[in-house]
Amino acid sequence: MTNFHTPLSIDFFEKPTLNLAQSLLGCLLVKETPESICSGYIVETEAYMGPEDRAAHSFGNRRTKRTEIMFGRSGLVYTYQMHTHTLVNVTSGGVDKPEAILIRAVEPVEGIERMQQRRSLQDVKKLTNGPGKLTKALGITMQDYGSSYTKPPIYITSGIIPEHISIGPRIGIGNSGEAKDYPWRFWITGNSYVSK
DNA sequence: CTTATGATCCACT
DNA sequence: GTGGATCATAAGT
Repeated sequence: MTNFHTPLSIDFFEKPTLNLAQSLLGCLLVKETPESICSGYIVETEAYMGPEDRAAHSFGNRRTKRTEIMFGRSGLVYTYQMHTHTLVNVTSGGVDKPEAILIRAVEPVEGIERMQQRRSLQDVKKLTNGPGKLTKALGITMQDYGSSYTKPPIYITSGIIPEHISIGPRIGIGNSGEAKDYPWRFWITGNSYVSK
């Protein structure tokens, strides 16, 4: 809790999306608010590969006010409202490709009591094991849309080195044709905070 | 203005 | 594993 976190520099995010998705595993996602600081290790991610990915918001280069941020540089915060939940992504692919990485789960590290308050739930194992849950626990909102992960109040720092990484098909995109079987989901093998 | 559609969660079987 | 709640976003009338 007394650690001073140094955000990763922008060049960390300037690598191929599928590569970055794996590099993010084990990194510490930090969210600062006026009254507290909450953080967690990223344990599960999913890649959304832009124009060629039917499951992505940017499929077919569909560019709207909402997806606009994906057409910008890498390493930005793309928050999205879904079924009363906020989901958080890291933009990737640079200015040429509208790609993004969804953070699906984190392992609570700092501010756990604050997270329990926000979620009205004691069970730490279930606090952040889903994309909609971790945003509520950490206090990430649409206010963070367009911010950069290289500076407060929301940023990413180096964390732990995963022992082993698993790869598999993504979740919750059943009506996306062929794209639903692509192995673009990554998680830390055996970690109990990964969503089911 | 109206309608369709989810990158989800939770309760229940 | 299945289904309903519930609402912001986008496209159609």
